[in-house]
This record gives sequence, structure tokens and C-alpha cells, in this order.
Amino acid sequence: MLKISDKFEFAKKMSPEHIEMMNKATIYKTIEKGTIISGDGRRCNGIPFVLSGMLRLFRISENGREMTLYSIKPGQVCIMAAICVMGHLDYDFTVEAESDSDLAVVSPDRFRKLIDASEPFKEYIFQMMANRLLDSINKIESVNFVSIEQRIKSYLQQHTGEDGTLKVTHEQIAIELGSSREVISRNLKKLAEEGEIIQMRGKIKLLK
Amino acid sequence: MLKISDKFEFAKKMSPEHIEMMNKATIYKTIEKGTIISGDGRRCNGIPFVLSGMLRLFRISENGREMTLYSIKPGQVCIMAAICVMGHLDYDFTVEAESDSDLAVVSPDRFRKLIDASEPFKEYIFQMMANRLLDSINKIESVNFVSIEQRIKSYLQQHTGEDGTLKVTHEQIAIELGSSREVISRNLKKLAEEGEIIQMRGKIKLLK
DNA sequence: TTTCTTATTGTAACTTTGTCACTGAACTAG
DNA sequence: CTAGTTCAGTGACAAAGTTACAATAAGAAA
Repeated sequence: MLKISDKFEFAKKMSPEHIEMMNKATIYKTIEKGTIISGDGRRCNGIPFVLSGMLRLFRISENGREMTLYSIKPGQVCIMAAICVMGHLDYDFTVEAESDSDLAVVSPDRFRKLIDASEPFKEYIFQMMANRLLDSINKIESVNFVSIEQRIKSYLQQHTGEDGTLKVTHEQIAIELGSSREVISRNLKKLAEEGEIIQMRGKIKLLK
Repeated sequence: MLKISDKFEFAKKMSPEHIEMMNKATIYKTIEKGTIISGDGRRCNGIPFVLSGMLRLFRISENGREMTLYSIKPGQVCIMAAICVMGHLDYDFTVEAESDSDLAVVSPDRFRKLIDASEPFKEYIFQMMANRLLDSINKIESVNFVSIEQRIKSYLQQHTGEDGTLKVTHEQIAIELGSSREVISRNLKKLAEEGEIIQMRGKIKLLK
């Protein structure tokens, strides 16, 4: 089984006793795609480190529109959970498994102790927080300054595999960009007419 | 003159030698409203702590629209400068004095040392980063989910003084919300017609 | 296979927000 | 007072989001 020290570089710099300390407070979980691990009533009972798969943190607006705030990939930690734990806050976001995932969940109490005790651990959390802040600010800018057409194009380019296709529905793109399905459909149609993409059900082929 | 330890609570918890270390690397500056202290060619040559006045970090889009990402008030530090220094990044934002301000500017090198050496200092920076991240995420949500009318109302309420008025131009509100002046004018007119506000040149009186 | 159900996509009409281009009114420095 | 500048008003249009419903494809069930 994957362990936290296999996927996280920072563990290599930690002292054996700190690693031991971390391992003792870590619960390994395998969760299925679609599992909600926080929000929607569920309390965050630990800080999840992603070993494999992917998590997604999102919010739903009052009129039901959903928006992904960010994804958490292998080697990353759910920094919002960390912040909530450190600051004893509770912020009402939802975290869902975007695919089947392996997690290492560290207890809040031990997490705090590790931050104090282990320099590499703290360094890593610091770095994650900084990255997340930069990403968030980029997102604010993107939402405010960039046309939806451009944002869709960027999304397609970033998510296209080697064969030039990506398996995604219009709805999923809408959620990712914080837009609505109709707007995505309208724009994809335009892109298809311009010969930039070919549309299939649940799949898109990028031509340029 | 104001000193860094007067305005910043965390300094009270620092050891005398760390305070000394901080003071030795701190340059006190008084700058006028409108001064650009970072961006627009100017490099960030230290991490500014605000003693009095206010700074504003903003970006300008390609088509010239401006947006305030956040303000930095007395007792706060420019966390983006801190992040850039820590991560050796450079991110192209602009920091301007929104009013006449007193700053304590800590050299990058000493800043890094203080982070390592002083627990209260580190704690404070951590806290600031977390707050900024929460604010940013709230801003993403606000921009995506909340109508411009609601956002204008919130802005007015938050910025209204004791006498129920605020000195602000439509342009300034637009920049603050990342919208455009015309949109603000249109909506303020509607609010005025509905009897919620009274408009004057460069000033607004909130009635409800 | 045929039918039923659900997920996905299409689309028209409308509202809200942003952009462009221009006008006029109010302040401010000579 | 005059001229320049800042601030606000407005109409026409474009872009994006909303509402409401239709059409199609894929899978499941009979």
C-alpha cells in the first residue's frame, strides 16, 4: 500500500521520529469516485493528503450554480482543511473525490504538533498555502478579465490528452469554470463551426 | 514615530533579541497617497508592514480594466511580497498607497531569517496568509455568484461612515469590484430611484 | 429487440452585465 | 472668468448568464 512518505517529497527531509509521529496519527483510506469527504453536513475530521486520484473542493451558490474552487492532486494536501484546523474556523465548502482516491488523513491535533515540531513539514504547508493563494488570485483575474471563450480554450488545451481528445461533458466544463452549461454549449458550437474542435457525446477532439 | 512593535501584536510575543534583529533590518518610510511601491517596473525590495494609512494591491487587464485584489491595512503585511520573497517568484502586481502611509519595510533576507527564528513572527505570517486565502476564495465566489447590484450594496454598507455617507466616485467602486464605471452608474441610479441612496458628486449617502 | 429512462446536448427568448462612444455638469487652477 | 480636468449620464450594442423546453443518444429493463 502507498504510504504518505512515498508520495510526499517533504517526508524525505523529515527526521525518523517525526515520520513516526506522523504515521501514528495517520489513517489511510481508499474512497470511491463521488464520495463527499467534507461538507454537506460532514465535518472535516482530519487533514487529507492525496496519495492517488484527485479531490475537488467546490461551492454551490444560492441559486444552485456550482463552481470548483480547486483540485487537489497526488502529493498535495487539502490546504483549506489545514487552515480551518489551524485557525479553528469552519468554512462551508464541499470536498469530493473526483476519481477513486487513496488518502492519508492526519488528525488535527497531530497536524498542529507537526507544524510546530518539523521544519520540512511546516515548509511544505507554507509552500502549499502560497501556491494556493497564487492560484486563487489567478482565478479571480481570469474570471474578471478573460472572456469565457478564451477560458474554454485554455481549459480544453490543459485537459487534452495525447490523442488530442478529452472526455468531458459541457456540464463539467461549466462547473470547472463557474459558468453555465448553456454558455459552454453555445461557445463549443462556435468553436466547432470554426473548425477548432470536433464534438462528440461526452467527448471533444481538439484540432489545433 | 510609530514603530513596527507598536502596531503589530505579534511583536509583543517576540523575544527581545528577535525584535532587535527585526529593527536592525527595518527601514521606516512615509509615503504619499498615490505612490507606487511595487510593480510598474519597480521591484519589491522588501516586505512592507503597514503602520498607518493603507496600501492597495491591484492588477490591470489587457484591455485596461483595473481591479483591486486586496487592501492592506494598519497591522497587516503585504503577504504577496512575502510569498514572492520566500518562493523566489516574481508576480506582476502593483502596490499603491491608497492614502498617505507609514511603512516598515523589512529586508527579504532578514525576513527569511525571522520566519525561521521567531515563532510568533512565523505564526503571524501564517495567519495573514490563511486570511488572505480565505478572502481570495470569498472574492472568487462573490464575483461568480453574486449580482453586481448586491455587491454594490455590500460595498456601500461596508464603507459608509457614521454619518451615513461615503466619499467615493463611481470609478473607484468599479475598480474595487472589478466592474466598469458605467455599470456602477447605472445601478446607483436605480438605487437612487428606489430611495436607497442619495447621490452627490464624489459622495453617496446611504439611507437604509 | 423494443421500450423506457436518463444523461447529454441544442436552442430560442430574455435579462444582466460589460463596452463603446459621446455628452454634459461640476470642480479647480490660472 | 476661462479652460482644463474630473465625474456622472446615457443610448446602442455585445457578451454572458438564465429560463424553459425540445431533441437525441446511450443504457437499462422488459
